Amino acid sequence: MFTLAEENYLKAIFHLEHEFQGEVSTNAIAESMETKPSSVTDMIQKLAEKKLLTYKRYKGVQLTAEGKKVAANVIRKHRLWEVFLVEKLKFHWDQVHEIAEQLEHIQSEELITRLDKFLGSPDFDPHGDPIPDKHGVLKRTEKKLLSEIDKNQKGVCVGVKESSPEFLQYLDKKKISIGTKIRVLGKEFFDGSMIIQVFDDQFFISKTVAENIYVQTI
Amino acid sequence: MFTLAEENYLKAIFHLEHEFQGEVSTNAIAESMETKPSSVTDMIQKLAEKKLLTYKRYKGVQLTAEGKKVAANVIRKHRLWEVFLVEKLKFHWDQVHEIAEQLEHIQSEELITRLDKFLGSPDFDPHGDPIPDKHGVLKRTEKKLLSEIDKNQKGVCVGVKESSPEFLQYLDKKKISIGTKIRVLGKEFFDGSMIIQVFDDQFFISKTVAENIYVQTI
DNA sequence: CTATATTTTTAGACTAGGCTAAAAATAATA
DNA sequence: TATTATTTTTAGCCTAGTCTAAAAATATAG
Ligand SMILES: [Mn+2]
Ligand SMILES: [Mn+2]
Ligand SMILES: [Mn+2]
Ligand SMILES: [Mn+2]
Repeated sequence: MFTLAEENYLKAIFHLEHEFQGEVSTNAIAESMETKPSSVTDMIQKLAEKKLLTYKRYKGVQLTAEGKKVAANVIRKHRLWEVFLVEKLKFHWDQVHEIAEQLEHIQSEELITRLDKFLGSPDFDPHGDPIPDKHGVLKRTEKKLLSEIDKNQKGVCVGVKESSPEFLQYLDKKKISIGTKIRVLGKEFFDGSMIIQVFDDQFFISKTVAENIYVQTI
Repeated sequence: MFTLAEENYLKAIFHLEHEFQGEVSTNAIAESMETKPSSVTDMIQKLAEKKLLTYKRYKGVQLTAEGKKVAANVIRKHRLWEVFLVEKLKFHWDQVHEIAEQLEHIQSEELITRLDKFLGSPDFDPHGDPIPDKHGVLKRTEKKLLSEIDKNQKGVCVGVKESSPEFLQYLDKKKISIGTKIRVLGKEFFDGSMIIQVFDDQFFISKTVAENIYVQTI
């Protein structure tokens, strides 16, 4: 149906539309895909031809309903495969993204239907990101960044914003994973750093770390 | 490491080297890959550059040790994925080939190691074809075509030569699958057709069918 | 409201992997 | 052996997707 490159562009634009509201710029796409703006212009013109997004020269792009559906389906496949890799093949959560990046492009409706069933129709991937349903609908959950939590409040980790191997390995070292309870013991206002408690350990984390952990307050 | 196209060529040549002994011709490759001879010439020149096969103009090609290893690994991945699709996702054996054709190109050593373990290190795929080990070694089993079996002998189905959906669905209708016992009740010499018994049913099969079922005599 | 900086697009080139049509080599036949 | 048929290669063209360099549009600043 769509090429690997087309699917990757649609997915990137979908994510950018959520990150910043509204139109997405050529440069933003180029940066997020580690490609050149001129390549992006070429591709978005092709995608506009195919009615997957709307495009006016020098103004950004916006996915059409069809474009959103295609993008959400790629994301659905990516996240389902990540669940498979972690739950069934016992990969660690910092190892699965690159492989899912390939698996997300396998073309077969039936395969995804069966994979989803095999996995017990999971709602979230191993990093806490929601898995779109087969119609491309993403359920939004109320979650906050750990950095937004006040002193003496408690939250349970429900996801991560960053999911690079480096960051995930850092979290492992600190025994933080999805479901882990975190209590904020102290907060420095001038740099946003925190002292937190995880199980019986108390330690310091930087603002950068706190801004990449999603929690639900409890 | 290698592109999708390169992997497909190596796989096709590997299969052709086994089917006919010795060098493989440009036309044979073109036919088996449903492409044009001129395209094949281009690609085999590239593969020769990369030392994956030896090539002398107008004489055919022959895979090098390296080329064989790459090809066998693609076949290993193809067949392991087919086992996954049938054993875990409950696909039918006539539905898996096309999907495995895509999955075989996913690049990750670790993935295949884990998939193999997850599946219990199977020796054969759902069509009875042997799965090469991680070094690319294929164990040969002694098997005959049903067409080579004499009247009144019995064999157990251990594989199929053809594995098109059409043929596999025909076998289903006749209740023949891997492990099924087949007794040859009669054989016509002028056209090679047979009367066989499968469970309690006795019926006619053409030479074409008999030439595409592998059995071990019992 | 100009002048400069930034963003975006265009123009032209490249690689991978195809194709067709024609030429060259090899094989088959008279 | 000479001629014809088949196989294989070459030459040239195409599309997808990328790039660099230059031009054009938009945004920012004095
Ligand atoms: Mn991922
Ligand atoms: Mn991708
Ligand atoms: Mn197959
Ligand atoms: Mn393939």
